[in-house]
Amino acid sequence: MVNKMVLDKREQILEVAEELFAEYGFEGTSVRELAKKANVNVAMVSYYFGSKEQLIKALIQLRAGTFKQTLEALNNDGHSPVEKLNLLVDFYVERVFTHHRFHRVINREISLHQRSSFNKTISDILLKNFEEIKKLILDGQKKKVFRNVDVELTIASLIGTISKVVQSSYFSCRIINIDPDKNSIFEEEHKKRVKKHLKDMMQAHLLRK
Amino acid sequence: MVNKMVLDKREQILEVAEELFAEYGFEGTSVRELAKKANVNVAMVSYYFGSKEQLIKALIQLRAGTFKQTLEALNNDGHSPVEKLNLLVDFYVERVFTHHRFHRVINREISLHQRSSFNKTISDILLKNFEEIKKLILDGQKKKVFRNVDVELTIASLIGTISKVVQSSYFSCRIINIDPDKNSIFEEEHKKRVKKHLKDMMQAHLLRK
DNA sequence: GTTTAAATTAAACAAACGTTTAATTTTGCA
DNA sequence: TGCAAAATTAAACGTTTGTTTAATTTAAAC
Repeated sequence: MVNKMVLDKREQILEVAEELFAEYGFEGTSVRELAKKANVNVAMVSYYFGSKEQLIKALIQLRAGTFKQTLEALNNDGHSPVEKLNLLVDFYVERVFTHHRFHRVINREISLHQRSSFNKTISDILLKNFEEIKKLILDGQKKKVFRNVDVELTIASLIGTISKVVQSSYFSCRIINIDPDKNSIFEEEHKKRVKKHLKDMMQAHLLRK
Repeated sequence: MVNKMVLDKREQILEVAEELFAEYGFEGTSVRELAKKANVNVAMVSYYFGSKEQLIKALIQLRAGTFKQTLEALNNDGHSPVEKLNLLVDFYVERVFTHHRFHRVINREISLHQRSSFNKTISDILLKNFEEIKKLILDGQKKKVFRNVDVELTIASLIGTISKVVQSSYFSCRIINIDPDKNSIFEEEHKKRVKKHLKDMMQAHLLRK
């Protein structure tokens, strides 16, 4: 039987890497414990990816792919600016919640060693998403539906809010008053709550009075 | 002559630690390069702080101190909710921009190894700030000045926006279209811009129409 | 069934890690 | 000046790090 449980060793390594990098950081994760948890010999990491550094780059390439297309499709739809904004929030929250481990990894890595090639690689990916969202807001402004707000920082608020919630589930649980031992911040209930808040705030901020 | 340039070795270590932890992360910074940059023997870190782990804890204790008092003072002032909100934004942005290295460190560390004592220590500090801001908004709601918004997530948006801007100065520079090689995201001009955006958005979000 | 390449392994590699030791220098005080 | 405590040093400690090696097993093709 072929199902999701049956992963080849390369995929197995990538999956465990995402989990451990999210939990302990890139530097904080040793290739040995990674291999152990993936039920794989230590040498397999070098064999498949070349090095630990290239492993995380492969992970980023893998996850960053689908994102931009969906955003582009959104901009080409026939929806109104407000509808697009709501769809954007739904999509973005959905995406980050589903891949919260990955987003924790890149949010951490982008804050490291400022002008390394690594930082630039991630920045490039994030910037493409950023530009698509920017188009959406500028279009709404052009149509006189949205106010003349600070577009760049408005996007920073949108992204920043979701990042904050996902950043530390322990901290987020304590913020919204749920028991970190019993509940997860990633449950459907809280996802809806984040969507509602962002739509609410973004509309209050963007729509003309 | 006694001035800021004359630091004893303990202070020197703390200062360099903040710089390197912000740039390369806690795990990514070796005690040896830290000592070298601080013009200090390697053994001095153990001598003054006991261990690398206790060094970063000392750094957190040092920087986290003054923050809560200022927030408390804000809540006890005779200002209106809107005035308090504006003062809060000014103070918070000022604070994070001034200590952007430190904030990068804790924002990264809190996203690591979920339920370690370390994560809980930082969460406790951040939660105290959080509760003070919550009081401010709840007070505004009680006085019927503020709308019935999602208080917790509104604070997440406030904090998340600033964190995003400070997180990676390279990424932020590219977002707001300035040259990362010539300009810094931490200049007065951009600080003002962030303050303006946050006041604008928070008022649009919180005030009754 | 034999052959060839790919996959997998245990072992070893040098380098870097955080920390400790034991000796030496500096400092403050009587 | 003399003495005890504090500060500072170079060297070494045992681990752990990421990576490589060379041998072995597995799989696929002929």
